[in-house]
Amino acid sequence: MQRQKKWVTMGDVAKRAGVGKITVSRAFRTPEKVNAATRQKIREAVEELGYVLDETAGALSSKRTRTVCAVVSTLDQSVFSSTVDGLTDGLSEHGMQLFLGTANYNAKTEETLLNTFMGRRPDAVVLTNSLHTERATQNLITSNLPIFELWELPDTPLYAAVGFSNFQAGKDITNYLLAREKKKIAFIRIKYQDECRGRLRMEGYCDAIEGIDTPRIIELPHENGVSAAEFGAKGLSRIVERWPDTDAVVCASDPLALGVWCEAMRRGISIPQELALTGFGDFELAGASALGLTTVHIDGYKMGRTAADLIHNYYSGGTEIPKVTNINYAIIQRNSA
Amino acid sequence: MQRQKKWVTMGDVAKRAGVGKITVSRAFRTPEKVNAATRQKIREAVEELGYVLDETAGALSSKRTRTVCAVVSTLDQSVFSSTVDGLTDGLSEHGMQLFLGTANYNAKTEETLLNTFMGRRPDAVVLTNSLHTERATQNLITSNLPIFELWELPDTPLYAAVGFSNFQAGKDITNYLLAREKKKIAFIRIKYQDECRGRLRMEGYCDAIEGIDTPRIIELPHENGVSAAEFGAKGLSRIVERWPDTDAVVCASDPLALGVWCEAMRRGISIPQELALTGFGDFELAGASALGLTTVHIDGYKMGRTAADLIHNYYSGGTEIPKVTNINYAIIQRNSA
DNA sequence: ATTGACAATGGTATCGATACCATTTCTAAT
DNA sequence: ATTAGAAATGGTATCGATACCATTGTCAAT
Repeated sequence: MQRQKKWVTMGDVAKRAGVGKITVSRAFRTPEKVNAATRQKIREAVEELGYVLDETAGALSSKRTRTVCAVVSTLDQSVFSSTVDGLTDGLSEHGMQLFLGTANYNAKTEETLLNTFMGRRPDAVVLTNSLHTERATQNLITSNLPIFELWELPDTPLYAAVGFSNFQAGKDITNYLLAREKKKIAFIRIKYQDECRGRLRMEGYCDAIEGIDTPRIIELPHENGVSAAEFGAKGLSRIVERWPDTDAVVCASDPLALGVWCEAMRRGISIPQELALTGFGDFELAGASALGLTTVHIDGYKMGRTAADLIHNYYSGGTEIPKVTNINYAIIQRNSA
Repeated sequence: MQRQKKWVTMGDVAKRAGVGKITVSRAFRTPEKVNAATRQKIREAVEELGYVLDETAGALSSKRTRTVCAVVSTLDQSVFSSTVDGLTDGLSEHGMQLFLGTANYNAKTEETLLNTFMGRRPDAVVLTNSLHTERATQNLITSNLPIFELWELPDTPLYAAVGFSNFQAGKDITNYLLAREKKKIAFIRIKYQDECRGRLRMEGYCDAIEGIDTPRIIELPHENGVSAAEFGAKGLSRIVERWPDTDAVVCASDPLALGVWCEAMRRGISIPQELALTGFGDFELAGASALGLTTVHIDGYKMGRTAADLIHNYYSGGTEIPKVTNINYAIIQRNSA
């Protein structure tokens, strides 16, 4: 090897402090098991040498990397960014770090990514993609790791899920409109390749209007480079053509709703008088005064943090990890509906 | 140790394939140095045993973790999310993984985070925060790692920078308005704790209007829980009060501009006739038809990818790493100015 | 036939920490 | 005074890969 003395090692610290290596290790990992005076000596030695514990080596011997791998579809303009914030914040409080990878709404890419991630020997895996390949699922199960699925509540989670029912939320927001005397409600969503949450929200919508009206659904396949807002505008145009008497539109996401709102303005359709409009997600701009979008608020940050806490609990033992953790959502009433 | 046989090891693969461990290692790392037939045998053994190379152990012996640590202020609603996408995409192509941490616009938090990150012995560090504590800077330098600063072009980068001149961009967008006969131009920005890019854009604005008009600057200190759009609305109100003859507003970010736009609508100020408006960043919604925000387009994804490529080059040797990589920006003309 | 160059492969020591077990000290109970 | 038990600490083997050096085999050049 290149056997270069580059980093200060735990042995150096031990020698300096006049104690054994193991005591130094304990001073880091389980300080309460080390005498206060010894701890002080070690602290000084660490300070003087500028030592930073090598997690890389610790991982090998302890078989715990204090590492979590997370897969998100994409981060840019995505609802998952706050979830990742929650994850990193929560994990770092417990001395753990996050490996992040993006799968771009593609189950095959996710499979490859997960395989790479297994080489990092993480202590847990966090998934925000909803659909996995058969093989990825199999590998995840045999890895015997705690797997956390976020942003949904599958019937049979791989290990545990932290999220909410997209079906119920879609149903609730539709019922909200029905309760406000809307009779002709349409639904718009973007179809991503390997994603099913928009579909679940749609099914909730269908369930709510069952027996009241036939579904008015616009599904637009995702295209790279086309913004959700553009899809929203296109969606409203289609609705106006096909079902001119529509009096409300449920969107599967806020950016979609913004697009609908813009197109409505362009066409001189007043919101909420002529057309009620709802979004999904409560992203930052939904509350902007001129827009005032009525939407479903989802606490993405909390989902990330909760997952981080569950991972910590899993390893600090004791508590049982719930198979399903339901994160509440709330309908935020603003001006658009 | 708990000496549990949990994972298949390289030795197992070697035995199965009837070769030495090192040959297996080479089959992974430098396949071209292994005979095709041998490689095939190894591939089969890997397949049969479901082996995944343990990067954890490899890191210890090779002193290369194939890991990069990135610090962002925050991800949620942030311009950095696309940069992180670019980083993860670019790195994974070279078999590297990204550790992500958030510093929340706080230099002290960043220092702590960086210290933790050093324990992971990364091969490189990526920073998107602009200001660092004295001590963090010192630690970064003594670490002797390649440090990549993104989203700006400091005069003396710690190691290398990938970004653009916020000063020049602020100046350019202001000149754009001046060229369109705007005479009374105001500037709005949010002041974050340890952030200076908004200030640089502001200085560019000042430079452009120097000798033409006295600066009309609204700086609003960041508060948690208050959206940029709200700040924008507040900012326009202040401007209208203090300088009623203002005919254009330059915003340091797009969400701010959206807030201004909303407030202008509320007050019945027509855009762009009575008031021209520009943003910064070209986020997804800027192009939405009803908004049509004239703004400065920044390619955040490209910055991340470029950094990833530079990191790879740094280790695959040969090419010199440029101290500064300038990523072009462009003014996107839409309806608002 | 011999040599040299190069490709392919393997043996062994090692990276820097922690698990496991052993040992020493110290306090409190008998 | 003696002993049990807890608290504090250390020695040694080990985690699973790779660096370094050595060895073997192959083929063209002499």
